[in-house]
Amino acid sequence: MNPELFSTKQRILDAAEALFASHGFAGASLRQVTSSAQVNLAAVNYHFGSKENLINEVLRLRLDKLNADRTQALQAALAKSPAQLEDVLGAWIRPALAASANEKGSTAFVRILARTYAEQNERLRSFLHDNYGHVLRDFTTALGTLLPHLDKQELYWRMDIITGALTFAMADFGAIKRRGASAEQHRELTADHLIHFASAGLRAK
Amino acid sequence: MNPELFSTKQRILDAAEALFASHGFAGASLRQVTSSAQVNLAAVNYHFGSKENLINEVLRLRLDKLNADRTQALQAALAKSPAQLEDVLGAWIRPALAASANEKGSTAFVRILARTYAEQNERLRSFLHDNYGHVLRDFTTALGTLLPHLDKQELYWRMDIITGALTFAMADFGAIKRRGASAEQHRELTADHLIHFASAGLRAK
DNA sequence: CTAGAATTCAAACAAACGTTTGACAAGCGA
DNA sequence: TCGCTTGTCAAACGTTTGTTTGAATTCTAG
Repeated sequence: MNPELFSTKQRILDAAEALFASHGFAGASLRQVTSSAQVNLAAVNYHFGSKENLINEVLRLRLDKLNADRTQALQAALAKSPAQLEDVLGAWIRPALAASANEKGSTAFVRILARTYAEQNERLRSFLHDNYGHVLRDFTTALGTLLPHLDKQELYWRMDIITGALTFAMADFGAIKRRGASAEQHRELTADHLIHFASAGLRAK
Repeated sequence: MNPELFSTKQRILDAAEALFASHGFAGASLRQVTSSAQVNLAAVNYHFGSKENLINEVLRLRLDKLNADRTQALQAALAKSPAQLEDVLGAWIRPALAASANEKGSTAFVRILARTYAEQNERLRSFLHDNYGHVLRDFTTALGTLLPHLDKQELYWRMDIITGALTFAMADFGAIKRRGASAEQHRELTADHLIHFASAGLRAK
């Protein structure tokens, strides 16, 4: 009942997010999580009921925010007239990359997200689909008006490609090493490259 | 010592590949693997020494083939003159997508690969880097001569983006559903879209 | 201040984990 | 046939897993 910032529940969520990201859902044990959060082992089951519920909670909290950020950014991009393709793409890409900078400055969540895609777990897949579906549709609709030469099916193909590249970049998987650049600078650079590349890909044909 | 197709060792490799893909390295137990392979539990430690060695073996076998296929396809693409950007891209993309069609027609390996990217495990990361590094360099060099307006650093950025989209597509993560199309048809369609999109992205600016 | 709810804690639970063992069977060159 | 390697098997090893328990503690409304 305590909405405090450093409550037991919140500390568990933070530690779980970081450990799930680095070791996976199966690979990170509750003992690691509770030890890192400096709470008792039983606290997870007390506050969340089970490990699976904890996993879902970690995902849900972040996804809700990402979806809200993307939706808001899309509306802002569409407010300008004429709307620019780069701005709509930015509304899809930048909130996702920004999500990597949580309170602790870690990239935990995005690695979790990328990992969740890799989990064949159907419950997680459909969970993602249910939470992402309508946002993806909104973006595809917006892109459709900007790119009238592409039909719906073709737009979904290209959004698939963009989302793949974005997911990959979110988790900082690539070979690109940021030398001297701060995390924010690197993130900005990544966003610019993604938007530039994706714009050309979308305008093709 | 038996190179038989259905030897204990091979059955373990096949079962491990499928189970690692669907449940992750930590999530798939040796009991699941040996049960699925219909061999004794101790067989894994007898033939591979440990679970970690089994993981490495599963990855190594597939990566060796993928690297060889890509290198060969690149040479074929460069043999034509003038070399075409789409052909070089195809040499990077098509062998990776084709790797999804193993003997059992499953997409196990590529999901493993995608999952490996998501594993923060540094040993696996460097393992991948050591096996992929020189092939990636060869492709970047080839692309550099075709795209003289892009410097080395910019090429790595764009190859990062392409590889991300490819990895995503390899694991069949996207929202695109193949309706009625066979796996091969879908793979061809995916390759065509990726190559088309990436060509435009690479030629940009 | 006090009764009762909410939370934390050490300890233990059964189950599942990767690995090891030693017995036993199969294959094979001498 | 012999002796030896190779492979398979059931059983057990010690850990670690997620979860539960019941007592102790902290918090909070009356």
